[in-house]
Amino acid sequence: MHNSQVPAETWSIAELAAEYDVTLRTIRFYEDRGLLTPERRGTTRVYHPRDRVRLALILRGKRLGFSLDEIAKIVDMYDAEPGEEGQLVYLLDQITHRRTELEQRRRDIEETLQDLAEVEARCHADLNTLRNRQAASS
Amino acid sequence: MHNSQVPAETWSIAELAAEYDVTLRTIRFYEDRGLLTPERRGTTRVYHPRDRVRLALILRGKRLGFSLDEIAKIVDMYDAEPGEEGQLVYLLDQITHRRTELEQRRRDIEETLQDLAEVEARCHADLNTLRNRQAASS
DNA sequence: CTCGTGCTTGACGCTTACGTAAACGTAAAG
DNA sequence: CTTTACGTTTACGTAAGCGTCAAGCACGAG
Repeated sequence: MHNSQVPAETWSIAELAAEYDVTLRTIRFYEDRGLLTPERRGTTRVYHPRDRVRLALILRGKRLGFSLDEIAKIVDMYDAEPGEEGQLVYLLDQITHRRTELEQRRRDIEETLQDLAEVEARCHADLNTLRNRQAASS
Repeated sequence: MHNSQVPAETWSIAELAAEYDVTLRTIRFYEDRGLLTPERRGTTRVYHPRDRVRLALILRGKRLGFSLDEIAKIVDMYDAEPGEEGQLVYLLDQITHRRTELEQRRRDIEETLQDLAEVEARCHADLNTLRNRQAASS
């Protein structure tokens, strides 16, 4: 296996914050809530690729409107150890649950996009009416 | 036009609450925030079809993770009066903005669903491994 | 008249997800 | 040595989105 030359990159808290456009406070807060567990070098936090991935997942979860508690459950599913059968079945159950939620959200989005398209069409129509009137009165 | 026989249905706060599975407090809160403006008969709130539609839109917005302030802007777009050109242009701009957001969310959902599918596959694989081992040791 | 039912308005409380100092440590640069 | 940059913890503040009483009106049934 050729993983001898991967640099095992790490990041400072400020680097991660800049990359994902969040504040240091936010990142520390996620750690408080158990979502991130950076290494400590002395007192300083050192972030590994795993933390980076998790942060990305957290932010995506946030965009989707999940609470941090929900996100915690979801993110922990990603690096769950195989474990025993009960755990796996529970995990599959959670997955089904999340999928149902996401599909509902997707439907909501489709509907909203359609609604927006209608409002937009109305706007354009109104604009045309207005401009035609202006042209007629000039 | 044959709108002579539509009963112009109305609802009480409790009816709306039951229908959409929210509390009375929630509905009143939305009114406080200017999202709903029911008629008053004496002191009692009377909800018209328009309010019903708005409540549905609000709840959909909530499922999508928008804040009430954002939802207010969106919902108000629906029954905006034609108005002047500046207003219309602003509205179109807002629509573009919301659409961009929603499309980002849709991408997030697609990605998450794919990720979940992968985790699920891993789960099933692990379960099979486990069960094969059990079968072998029996 | 009284009771229950449904409505009303405050008003305080709580959780979430951070913002915002305050006060301090460390290490390199001028 | 002092400044500057970057990090740390502790702790109070806040906006959002309600929950949860408390206290009171209105109205039909008994």
